[in-house]
Amino acid sequence: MRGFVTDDVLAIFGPTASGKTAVAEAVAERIPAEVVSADSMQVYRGLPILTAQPQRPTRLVAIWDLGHEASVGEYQRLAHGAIDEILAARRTPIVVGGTGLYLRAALADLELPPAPHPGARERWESFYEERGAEQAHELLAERDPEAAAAVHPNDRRRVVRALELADAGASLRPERDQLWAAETRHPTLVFGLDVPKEVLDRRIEERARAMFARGVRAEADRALAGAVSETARYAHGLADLAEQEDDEAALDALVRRTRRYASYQRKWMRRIPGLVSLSADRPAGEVADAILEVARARQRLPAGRAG
RNA sequence: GGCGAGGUAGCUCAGUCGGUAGAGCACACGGCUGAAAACCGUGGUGUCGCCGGUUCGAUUCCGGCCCUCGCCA
Repeated sequence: MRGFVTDDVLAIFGPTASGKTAVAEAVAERIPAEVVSADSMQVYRGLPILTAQPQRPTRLVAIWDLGHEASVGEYQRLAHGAIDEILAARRTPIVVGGTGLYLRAALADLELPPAPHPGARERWESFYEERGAEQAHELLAERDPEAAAAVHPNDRRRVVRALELADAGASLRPERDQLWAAETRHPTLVFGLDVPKEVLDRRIEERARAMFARGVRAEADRALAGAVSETARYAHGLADLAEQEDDEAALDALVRRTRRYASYQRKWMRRIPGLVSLSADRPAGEVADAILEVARARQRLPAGRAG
């Protein structure tokens, strides 16, 4: 169709501070598009500075109160809805995120098993607590051998989750492994923003300092005065700000956590199927142009999928 | 300058009654399916401050030197 550069879904992944947001916005300036966030912390309201939320309107940003328990399942439904809506409006969805699992959930159909029954999690957690890791894992091996084989006894969360599911007649192990499969719900191009480690380390520190200058401390104080869910409490730096009165100490902890997270995100970059790696150590506009060049080239190919 | 304490992994430190060393954090790698900025697994990455002495063998004992911290001048 004339005017449309691509019918594909575009996705942008990369470590924190690699410039994802700026690149996505630059792409959105060049073609009719809307940005969808795939970030497990930007979904929250109340921590715009700490979670580096984008300034421009972005789907699935600031949609939940801090007291809300997040889940990939709930996110996935919303993400699929948003992407389909944007496509129906003949615009290009640009899915941008740092949370690998959320990005995959947005793009693919993970067929996530059901949420735990009320009380089931507490019950299995106390079972794990009282009987110990080995016994819990043995029970799981009886009820769901496949799940047991995939989960280490010490991985309390997964053993508990697997027991919940076995109890409910479901399984932690899906029949179809979609997590690492190339299959997506729509034809999709995934780009990974690559920035040299030293550059990224520097940017992370600069950004953390800027957060303090912009008032993260006050933001965190306000947030902690209210309800904070089990999932939201893990926002990087939130606990550090609560524990460290000294800004330098809190900053130090935040920088360390963020750097560790960046290397975790690099791991996802290596594994996301079909990811096209692009150097992002240059102005966002140039990266956006490079993305659109790949998208245009792909658009000229016959309708066949693959990636 | 004198006295005292200390120099061991990227950091904070433990240890070796003489047989070339290990914890936490950090880091690296791997896993992951309604908690993912979470969670789990594996890995020690090292001129044991420098020079010399004793010894089959010194990070360890002895001597000297350098550096850091504290107290006193």
